[in-house]
Amino acid sequence: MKKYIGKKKQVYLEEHSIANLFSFPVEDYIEVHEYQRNDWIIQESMRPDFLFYVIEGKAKIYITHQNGKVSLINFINANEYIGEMELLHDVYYTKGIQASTKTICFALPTHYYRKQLLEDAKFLRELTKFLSVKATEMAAKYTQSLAFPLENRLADFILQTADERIYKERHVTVCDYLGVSYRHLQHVLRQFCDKGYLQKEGRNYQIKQFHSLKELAQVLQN
Amino acid sequence: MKKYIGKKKQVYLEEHSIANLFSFPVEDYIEVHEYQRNDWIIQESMRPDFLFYVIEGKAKIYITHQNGKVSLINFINANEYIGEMELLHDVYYTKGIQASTKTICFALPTHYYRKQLLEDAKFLRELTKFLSVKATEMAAKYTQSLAFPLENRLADFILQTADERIYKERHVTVCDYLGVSYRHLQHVLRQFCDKGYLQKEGRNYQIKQFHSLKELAQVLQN
DNA sequence: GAAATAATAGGAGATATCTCTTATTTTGAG
DNA sequence: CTCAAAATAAGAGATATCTCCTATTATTTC
Repeated sequence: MKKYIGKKKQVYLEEHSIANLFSFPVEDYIEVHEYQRNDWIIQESMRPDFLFYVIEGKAKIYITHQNGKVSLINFINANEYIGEMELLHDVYYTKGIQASTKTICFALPTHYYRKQLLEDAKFLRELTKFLSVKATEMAAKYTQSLAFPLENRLADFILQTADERIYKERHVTVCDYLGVSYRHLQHVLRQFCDKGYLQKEGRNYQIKQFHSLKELAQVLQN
Repeated sequence: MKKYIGKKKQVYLEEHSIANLFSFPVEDYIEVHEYQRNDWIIQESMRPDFLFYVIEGKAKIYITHQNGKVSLINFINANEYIGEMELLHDVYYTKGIQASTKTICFALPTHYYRKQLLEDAKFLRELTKFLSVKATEMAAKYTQSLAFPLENRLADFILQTADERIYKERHVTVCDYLGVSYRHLQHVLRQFCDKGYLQKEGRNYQIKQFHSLKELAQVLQN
């Protein structure tokens, strides 16, 4: 992790206005952190000392279960919070957060700002919206995972993540995210290829029948 | 649904202080609603006109999927909100909320109070905590459902809901909640009986080997 | 209180998904 | 650039879970 100081810090503070996040000044103790791909922003079960707000990049929330299985709970993108659970709750099992690209965050030392943050309607309103979206997304993912086989959920995921009709997520990440075994993911991807929905190109897959995938994905939605 | 008026309403307002929920007066337009078991407090896809706060009782959040499967997303208990998603978001797919016992709620017409509520730090702070707990719970349920078979999740559910060592939830509710088929739920319950963990008594089950269930349930936790 | 509806019970067979294993290819650290 | 570690690929067999079906027993409704 790198901590930006001096001019570089100033540039980030100026270019990413935090005036719409908080209604009190945080310049005194705010920090700007940069994490490299695969760095751990927060380690599992280690309570963080900061509330983070992601400016650039993308990260992953992981939890390790007692049976050794690892779940990728969700992705975190720019303009989202990290460490808000610990800010709100004295007792909380901290999940692991790993940068999946270079990630730059504002970091507010909760020691200094916790009290003020919890009094600030502007901050709380944004956080409330953020959390309500998260809760809704998790509920959707939960019920979808129980109501539909991988075929449907994978089709949805492929359409969401494909770039220019090319799907190129790593299988290991996807099976943690969709909660299935590596072997099964391979099996369903193979089916998609056999049916002509996808065409394998080295490590990537090209979408050949968009509408077929769309049809599979659509049944998830309301 | 019954709307309490006059003295009855006053009694509820006095006995369940809302002074710790809002920092502005809501007496003018607040209502007190009573729902009977199985009444729909909110119907799926019908945007509600109120923000509810449950005073007494218990309700269930349902969503119906396109394939006809119904998921019981979660239970709602006393001192929890209903309709907060619609308060926060203009666009939201409204889930169905059904009373599972007689349920009494405060009902704030959002038409009158929305603006003020979204400015009120006291309200927002409580709602933020509520939502963060919900998001965490949903994430836990989601990852557990993917990482563990029904055996473990059912053991946990039995221990959580059993009263005096007697488990008496309705199977239809439980399979919507745990996201498995009725048939499979029966199958695993039968296994628990065969192994001597439970003993069937009419419709109910008596817990015979607490520690065995505990062992199965414990692997879910962190 | 009888008829309709919902819940429980369980057989039989299908399928979605997992575990274990072995081999090859790619990536990352030094 | 090299070697170890991680990711990919895929066979084979096990098991968790589902669908469909048919009875029987509660519960609700008129």
